[in-house]
Amino acid sequence: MMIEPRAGRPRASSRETLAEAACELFLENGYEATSIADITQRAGVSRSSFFNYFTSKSDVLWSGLDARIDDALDDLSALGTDAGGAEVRAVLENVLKDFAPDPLALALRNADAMGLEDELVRDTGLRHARLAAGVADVARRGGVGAITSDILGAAYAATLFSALRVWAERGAGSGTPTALFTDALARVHDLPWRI
Amino acid sequence: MMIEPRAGRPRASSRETLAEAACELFLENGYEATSIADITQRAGVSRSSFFNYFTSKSDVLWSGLDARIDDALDDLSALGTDAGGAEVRAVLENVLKDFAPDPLALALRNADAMGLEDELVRDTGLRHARLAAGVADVARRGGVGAITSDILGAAYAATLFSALRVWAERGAGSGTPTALFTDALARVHDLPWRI
DNA sequence: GCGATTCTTGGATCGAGTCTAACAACACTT
DNA sequence: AAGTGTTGTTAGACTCGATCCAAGAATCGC
Repeated sequence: MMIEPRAGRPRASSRETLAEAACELFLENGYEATSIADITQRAGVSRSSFFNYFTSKSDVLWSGLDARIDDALDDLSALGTDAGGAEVRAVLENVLKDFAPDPLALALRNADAMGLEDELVRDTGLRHARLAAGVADVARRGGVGAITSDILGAAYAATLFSALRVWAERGAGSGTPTALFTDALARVHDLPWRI
Repeated sequence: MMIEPRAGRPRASSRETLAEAACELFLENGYEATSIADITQRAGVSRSSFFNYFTSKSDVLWSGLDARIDDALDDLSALGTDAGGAEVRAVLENVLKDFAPDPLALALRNADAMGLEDELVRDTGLRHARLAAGVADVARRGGVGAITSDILGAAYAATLFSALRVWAERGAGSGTPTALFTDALARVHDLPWRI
């Protein structure tokens, strides 16, 4: 986390500048109606530059959570064959830990104003699938059957995203997503982790 | 299911013709590398006509299952507030009942040859989310908490798609997806449907 | 033949996303 | 201060999925 004085031309913009411009426009005109050209125009950079900071339009919303999910997938794949629900829970709690309000939280809370219903279903589904696959893989490596592993993975992933959504809808003031997640997770533990 | 002799210009192509051309090309060159123009060219129709039969390229693979999912969502939303796991299971079994090998089954079995890994994750996630939301809604209407309902929905949806995937990978010869689904569903019933 | 209906088609248009070559701004070296 | 390497910006061309529309073609009943 050091500030390294790097060589080369300094950045004319930043992820934050672009994300702010994007979120403003999403709220004003909706997600679909906002083109990448609109975003870069408001941010005062060229359209080309957008892809120096984000891989896609939806990446503005999801990059924060995606980084955490990537970390979690690494952690999950590093778990041994004796890992169970407790280890998985610990990894997943980290995904939501200290999750600050970001473009995604804003989008979840203002999904209607942004006209994001469909987009959120699509994009959430993708992250859900990735996370579920990671958890299912841990179960499978631990000897759980293929389909049961998938069920477990989907249940854990759904718990995480449901907690995140509830937290975002309530507003950031009321508790942490981690607390919601931990509370809800008790329900999943009734599933048979072994056998 | 009557053959009505309708007025107007007869169709020059058909869903089946286009789907066959598409699947051939997907297998030969991969899904990504196959453009809609390629498909219509092989089918002998214009590019514009493609969208008279399918709403998108992925619709070639998913329209069959999507129709069944739409029916299931209708059935789920028609369930009363006293509906439980048994009613939901009955509805979901219908989704896979008599599911004949179709473009989706072909894609699931030849995902590697088609280079479909990413595409399937994305598209399956979307269907999973829709189905999970439908099931969760039944639970929620029955008084189950929000997050627990989401967990249940995700578990049921994951069971269905896991069964479908296992069935497709094994090849259509070995049993029905419904049987796989029914067998696996016992695991989900350990989740508390009430309270 | 005539209209009504249904479908096909080409072409225009849009936006996401990729790619590249030219150029601009910095740090560091000498 | 001039050169060099590095990093970032930018315009522009390009591909492709998807939407839209107007013109035309093929069938029906009359």
